[in-house]
Order: sequence, then structure tokens, then C-alpha cells
Amino acid sequence: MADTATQKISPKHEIRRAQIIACAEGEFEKHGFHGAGMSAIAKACGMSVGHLYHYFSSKEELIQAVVQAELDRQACRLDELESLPPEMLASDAARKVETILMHNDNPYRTVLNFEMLAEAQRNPKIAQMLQVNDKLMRDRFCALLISAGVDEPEDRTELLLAFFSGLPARALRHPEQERQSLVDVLVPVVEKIFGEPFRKTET
Amino acid sequence: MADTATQKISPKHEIRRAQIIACAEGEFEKHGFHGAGMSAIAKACGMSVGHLYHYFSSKEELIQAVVQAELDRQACRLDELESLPPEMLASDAARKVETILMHNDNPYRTVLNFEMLAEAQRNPKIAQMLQVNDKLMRDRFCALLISAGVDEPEDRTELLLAFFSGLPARALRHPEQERQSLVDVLVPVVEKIFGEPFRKTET
Amino acid sequence: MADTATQKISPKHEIRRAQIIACAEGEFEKHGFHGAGMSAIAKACGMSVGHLYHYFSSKEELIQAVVQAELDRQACRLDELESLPPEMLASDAARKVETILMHNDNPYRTVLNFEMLAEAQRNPKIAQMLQVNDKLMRDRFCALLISAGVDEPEDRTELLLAFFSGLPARALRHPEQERQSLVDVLVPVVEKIFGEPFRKTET
Amino acid sequence: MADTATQKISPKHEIRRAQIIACAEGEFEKHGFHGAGMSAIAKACGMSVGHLYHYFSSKEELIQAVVQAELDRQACRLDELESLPPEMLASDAARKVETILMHNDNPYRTVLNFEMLAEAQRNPKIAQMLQVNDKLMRDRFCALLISAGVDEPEDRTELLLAFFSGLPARALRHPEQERQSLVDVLVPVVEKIFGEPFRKTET
DNA sequence: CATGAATGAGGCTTCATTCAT
DNA sequence: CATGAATGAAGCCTCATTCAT
Repeated sequence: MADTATQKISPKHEIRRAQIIACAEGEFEKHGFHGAGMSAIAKACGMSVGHLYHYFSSKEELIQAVVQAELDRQACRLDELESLPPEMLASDAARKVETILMHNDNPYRTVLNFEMLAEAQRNPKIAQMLQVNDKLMRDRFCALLISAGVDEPEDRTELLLAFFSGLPARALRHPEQERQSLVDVLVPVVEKIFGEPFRKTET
Repeated sequence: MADTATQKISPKHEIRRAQIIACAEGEFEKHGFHGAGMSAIAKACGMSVGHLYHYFSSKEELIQAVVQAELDRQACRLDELESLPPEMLASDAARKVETILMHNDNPYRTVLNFEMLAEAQRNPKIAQMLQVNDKLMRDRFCALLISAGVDEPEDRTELLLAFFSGLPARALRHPEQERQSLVDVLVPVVEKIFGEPFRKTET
Repeated sequence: MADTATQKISPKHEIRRAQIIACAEGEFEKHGFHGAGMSAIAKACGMSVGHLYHYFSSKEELIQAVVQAELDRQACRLDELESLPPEMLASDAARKVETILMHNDNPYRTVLNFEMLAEAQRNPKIAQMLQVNDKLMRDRFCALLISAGVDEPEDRTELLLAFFSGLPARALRHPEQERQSLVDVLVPVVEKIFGEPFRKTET
Repeated sequence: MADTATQKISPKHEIRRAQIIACAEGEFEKHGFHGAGMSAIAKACGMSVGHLYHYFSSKEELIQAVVQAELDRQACRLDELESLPPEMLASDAARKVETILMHNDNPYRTVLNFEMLAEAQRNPKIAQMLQVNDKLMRDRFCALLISAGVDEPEDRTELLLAFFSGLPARALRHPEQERQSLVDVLVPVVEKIFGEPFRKTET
């Protein structure tokens, strides 16, 4: 009755859905996936509860849509890097990191982030979505590294992602940490990961 | 170790509390802080709901106790490092990482981990607990680095913590990643963070 | 008549609310404000518990609505007196007292009455409602006395109200008291309060 | 197992009971008969819950004891009047009213008062206690009036009791009423009830 | 005489979801 | 396309009472 995938491709419908996703995201950020109620979300959309169910047949589906939207946004961050000439990758990536961290009020989007990770541990559908998205991003990033002539791209990718996955948790556990100081530490690491042989000796 | 108030120090009471915390942790891991019900927790403890409230006056308080227990466990991991002779720190730390990752079924304890981080975003008490604990661990770790004669201990600490905070998220998003391969990547990073100047040029 | 907030003025909604108030009143009379359960009230309304909360957001609010309804009914008793020509006030008031006491099964509505007074001692909102209503009734009654040319209207009002406030308690503590006998005693008192100088010497 | 009447007449036991009644009264005044919990009462007594049940086999029984204690106190107020010479009754009663109202912080003891009346409506045992006590007091008061040579003692008694039963409700609904002004009104009324023919024409 | 651990039914309230209009 | 009335299970928590120690 309500296909997650084969939704009608009416433009109005899609626009409405996007608006709802945006509102729901706000509620989820404020109260968590389990703390936010469907009626509160409906109210935030200026919409009746019943009508909400015309667009999303269950809360589960709405959560998935919100998660997917966030994953898409995360993937978009690679677009810029892909448009760079390969030889400038290392330097520009580091600069980009600096820009994001210094000129962004909420650089890590921690709220939805942890909500998603927590949910993924109990909800296989969400877990799969994260994993599929991660594979896409890894592949794209690996391709970037390869085009830049960097060796061992998988390992470097994994390393970089581990790093950036850790930053949101650090922001929560150590919020008074100065951004500038963090940037000073991160930039050389990024450059190293992008450009320099990081394993001295192989077994 | 962490009394919310001046709890009576009856030994039986404390033992019971610890048992409840253990059971509750299991339920929270299975269903999340908000998904696990007090009655299910009581059942898991072999106890009536009402009686649960003789030990924890609210779900909130029980969650805090579980969180504190996990934080204490995390802090304990530093104990071993502190018992090492300073000059062996770098090498032993790397070896310890390897041991943990390779010989442990659930090395990251991701479940409670993310549940805590997600909760910390809406629950100031939990957030504070994480931050207080983080400060403690940072200070202890810095002291280790200083005793080992390493410069810029704060930055190195932050870097290392970012790294290890990222691993759980990586495990969720990229579960098929081979542990051995990950270890191969991590060990040199750890060594570098422990021992080597990581900033080539200072401004 | 007494909106807690700016309730929507949907007629259906208001009718339903009134029905619920009536049913709740019945339950409160039978079991008291604290003895009556929301689920029993819902059942008495032929309604699910959850739905009750679409009309009253808490038991507290429902209690307030029931109290206000009773207070409004009490105030209505003045309507008739106000429609009388001033010179007939004394005689008609006494006759009215007789009518109420003799031709009414439950002339004092003691049940809700004492429930309200008991509740007012712990619930400031209820206390305030009683006091506001009392002021309104006193003012209206004073105006009546003034229009009838009676002196010292405030004191007479207070006296009369003390009297009639005492009757419900008497009915409870002395239920076998004959009504007719009581009326014989009351009528001259009422007449005296309405018409005759009751203080022999004024300062 | 636990006789309400034939309790052991051990002096210690009785003293303890009296202490508990005093503490329970405090709790009942603060939270009402239904709002006060047995464990809170036990705590107020510095006693364990279980032990409380050695003195009162149920909450119901405790409530009854508290009610009886209050009724006994009310009856005691007649003692003084009974010790007066009959001819001074009218004047002294009025003066006594004045003394009570002007030199007493809580002259009406409204809290327990209304709690009792509300409870009496649903609890036949309590109702009976009030009624038995009321009969005793009426009889004693009638005897006083008769000894003072006053006619129609029953009616006068009922009238006076109605008056004084109304004052607590007035105190709740019109708390800002000045005491002095009230006394000025009451004193002549009391005198009239005690001493003067109040019905102009008898049938 | 005294404790407090233990029970489990019942309290108020919220929730995702459905359906008649 | 849109509403909001309606459901009832489940949520957290409190209570009077009992019983082993």
C-alpha cells in the first residue's frame, strides 16, 4: 500500500515530503527519534496527524527518510573534493577541513548523527542504510585518492573516516576544546593521510 | 564510586544496586534507554517493578547509574597504561591496541556508547557526566605523556581520543572491515602520536 | 465561561467537554477527586482513556473544569434574586430558602462542595477559583442589599453566607434533623439579616 | 487480630499511638487523607512502615483515630462553657468567640475539618463518627441552654452550630476578611441566639 | 519491639495509528 | 487533499500491605 521506493512522482507530493522531512528532522534533533511524537511532528509541519500518514505510512518510514536525507547531505561533502584537480587534493582537503570547523556553528551535526548510530544498533534497516552509504562514500573517496596517485587508498580512507567520525564524539565530551587548537592539530594529520607514506615498515 | 546523593551504605543494598545496574545495562543495550521499559528491567532482575524503585528512585537515576558504570569501566583502561614504565609507553600502547582489537568480541562496546552520546544531547546531566569523565581521562593521559617526556601532551591526547572515538562509528558503518587490516593501520598511528613530533612546522 | 487557555471554539468540542464534565462530576461525587480514576471517568463517558486527554490535558484541568461548573451553578442562584423588585427581597428570599430546602432532594450538594473545599486547601488554583467566585457573589449580593436600602451590606452578606455555608456541614453531621424544623428556624434569621438592624449599638 | 476498641491498654503502647496520631495528622493536613502515604507517615514518625502496622492495622484505622482525636478536641471546647455559672453563659460565650477568633492563628482548623467532611461522604464509618460526636455535643450544649433557662434549646443549638460550621468555609472562600469586623458581627448574633427570643411568632 | 525488602495492582499519561467525514 | 476524533496498549511510577529477619 505504501511503497518506500515507488512513491508517486508527483512534484507537489515530493515537495511536501521534503518539507515534512525538514520539520521532522527538527523535532528529532530536539527530542530524539523516540522522544519526538508523530502529533508533535504534524503540528510542526502545520498539518494534521492523519494527513502526515498520507506522506509517510509509519513513523519508521519517516525516520528512514530523515536518515537518508542526512546521509545524502554527508555524501554531498565529497562533491567539492571531486571537482578539484587531483594534484591539489591534499592541500585543499586540509583547507576545507579548516573552513568547515572554523566557519560553522554546528560543524559536526552531532545530534542526528548519534541518533542515527544509536538507532542503527537496533534497527537493521537503518544499519543497512548507513552501511550502504558508507560504502558509496568510501568508494568515491578511494577513487579520489587513486586519481591523485596515492597508494593504499583503502587504508587511508578508513583512517580518515575514523578520524572524522571521532570528532563529533569529542565535541560532546570536550566541548570547551578550542576550535583553532583543534584545527592546528588536524591539518597536518589530514595532509599526512592524503599525501605521505604513513607506514614506515611493512611486515 | 559515584553517589547521586548520600545513599545509605548498606552492603546488601549496594550489591543489589550493582546487580540491577548490570541487568538494566543488558536491557538498555538490547532496546536503548528509551526502548527498554522499567517493567522489563524489573523482570530481568527477577524483581517487581515497585521494588526496583527502592533502589533507584526513577528511570533517569537508573540510566545515570548505568552510564556512570560504563564511564568507570572506560576509565579503568588507563590503569594498565599507568602501571607501565614510561619509556615503554609508546610500544606497549600500540601492542595493547592490537590486543584489544584482535582478542575481543565486542571491542568498542558500541551499543551503550552511542546510547550515551545520543542521550547526552538532550540530557544535561548525562552530558555533564561524560564531560567530567572525559576531563579525568584526559588529565590522566596527559600525565602519562608528560612522564614519558612527550611534548604537546594535550594535543596528542585530543588526537588519540578523536581516533578511538571514531572507531566505534566505523565498526557500525563498515562492519565487514577486517580487524587485522585495521590494526595494521592503527598501530603506526598510535606510535606516531605517542612518540614523534607530528607537526612539521609551527606558525 | 471559564477557559483555561484559548481553547478552540469548535461547538462539537465544547459539547463534548460539557458531557465529560457532567460524567466526571458523577464520578467525583461517588469517589472524590482523588478516588475517581481517569479510566473510570473515561468509561463513564463511553470514551477511551486516551481520548479523554484530547479534551482535558490532565486530571487537574478536568477537576478545575468541574469545580468551575459547580461554582457557576452556585452563582446562578443569585439570578432569581436579582430579578426581584427590591422591596420584595426580604420576604422572597426567605420564601426561596424554604422552597430550596423543602423541595429538593439534595439541597446542599454537599458532596462536591466539601470535595472542593478540601481540595482548595492544597491546590492553590482551586483556592483561587473559590475566592474569585466568592468575591463575585458577595459583590452581587451587596448590590442587591444596597438597592433594597439595607445598611451595612457587607456585614450582612458575610453573615448570611456564613449561615448557608454551615448548612451542608450540618446536614452531614446531623442528617436526621427535620427539614421543616430547620426551615422554621432559618426563615426568621434570613428575614432579620435582610431587613432589620442586627447590631443594637453602633460605635 | 487488631481490635479497634479493645487495644491492649499498655501505657507505652498508648503513648506511641498518640505520637503516631499526631504525626499522621500533620501529614494528612499537608497532603490529605488520600494524598498522604503510609511510608511518608512512618518516616514522619521516625519509624519503619512495618512497625506502623503494629499500632494501626490499616490506613483506614489510622484515619479513624486521627478523626476521633480531632472530634475529641472539638468536644473539649464545651468544657469551659460547662464550667461557667449559667447566668453568665450568654455574655461569656460571646466573649469566648471573640477570644478564639482574635487570638488564634488557625482558629478554624479548616484543613482536617474539610478532609473529614469530604471523607464522611464516602466512608460510612467516618460519617457515623461525626454524627455520634455531633449528637454528644448537641446534647451537652442543649443541657447548658436549659440550665440557663433558655427556651427552644434544640433550635438554638442547631442555629449556632450552623453558624460556626459555616465559618471555616468562609475563611477559605474569603480569606482577606478582617477578623475584627467578623467578630463585631458575630458577637451580637451569638448573644441573640443565647438569650433572646428569636422567633417573633410561634405557630 | 523493630526493620525494610518485597509485591503487584492501579494511578495518570502518551503514543502510533486508523477512520469517518 | 485534509481533518481530528477515537483507540487501547504501554509508559513510568506510587501505594497499602505483608513477611522474613
